[in-house]
Amino acid sequence: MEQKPVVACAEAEVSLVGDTVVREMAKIRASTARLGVLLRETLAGNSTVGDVFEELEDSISRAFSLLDRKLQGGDGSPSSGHQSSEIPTKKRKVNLAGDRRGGCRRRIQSSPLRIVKSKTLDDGQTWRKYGQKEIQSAKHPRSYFRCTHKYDQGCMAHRQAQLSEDDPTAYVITYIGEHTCRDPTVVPPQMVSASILQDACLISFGAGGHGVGQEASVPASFASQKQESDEDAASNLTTASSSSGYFLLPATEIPVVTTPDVTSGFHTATDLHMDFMADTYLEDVFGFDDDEFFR
DNA sequence: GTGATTTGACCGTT
DNA sequence: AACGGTCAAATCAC
Repeated sequence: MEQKPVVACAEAEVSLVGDTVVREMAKIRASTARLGVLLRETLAGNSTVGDVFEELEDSISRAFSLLDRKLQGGDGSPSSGHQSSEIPTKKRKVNLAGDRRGGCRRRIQSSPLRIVKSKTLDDGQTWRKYGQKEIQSAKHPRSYFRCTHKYDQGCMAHRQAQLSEDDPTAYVITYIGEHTCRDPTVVPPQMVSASILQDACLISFGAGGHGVGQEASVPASFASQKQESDEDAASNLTTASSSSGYFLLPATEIPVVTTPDVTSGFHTATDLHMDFMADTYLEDVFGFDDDEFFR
């Protein structure tokens, strides 16, 4: 509508970028703190871990201070202080009027997210398809799935599946969120023998915790059983830690795993075949070519 | 009959 | 305004 002076636009843009950076930094710090708590719990007594995390947290704090000073020196705009992880920026209007149809809650990238390339949609989980959509820049439609246990166990895991552009015989599956459900038929994690683990592929679910000491929260069902959980079994379940860790997948159908935190070094998978990572993800997220990266 | 899938519409975000 | 994610009625499959 109204024409803004160029300078004002540029300043606004800088401010916006700064705000975004601060927000992302806040997320990083919060996640780091959570991870630190988890690690300290599970690796109690290991002072090295604690030291490393203190270093990490210190670095983040210093970065925050520098960024804040920089921004305030600039336009002084950032209303976001250090505790800006819950910035109420542009809080979306919530439709309280009852009709939730089509309520779009576009995912904020804070959810753990993994991209997997697989020949099959069957990953051992029980999914319920709730939508399909033609995507503008893609040849193939995208299918939307939620965990079958969304309502009975409140599991918020989702996935999106789309035929690969490169290889139309394979699906590019994006896993969003973590399974907090537990299929009553699943053998408790402690019962999984080492030999089974050797034949399985672990897919790490990012943000919540990278599976270091997360054995108690091995999640969800890898048994491919089409059943909604019955109440008895569900009531016997301990509340699954929301920071759960892994899917176990049959070795015969090891999908391609792509993970955003390739530098974390936390992969515990027996043998991730990183050479067939979904190239698009690396390009999109990191802006580099995986061919270069994995050379 | 019950649960899963399909599909058009809705609506928040960009 | 376009796009993408979700809802929910209609339909299908067992």
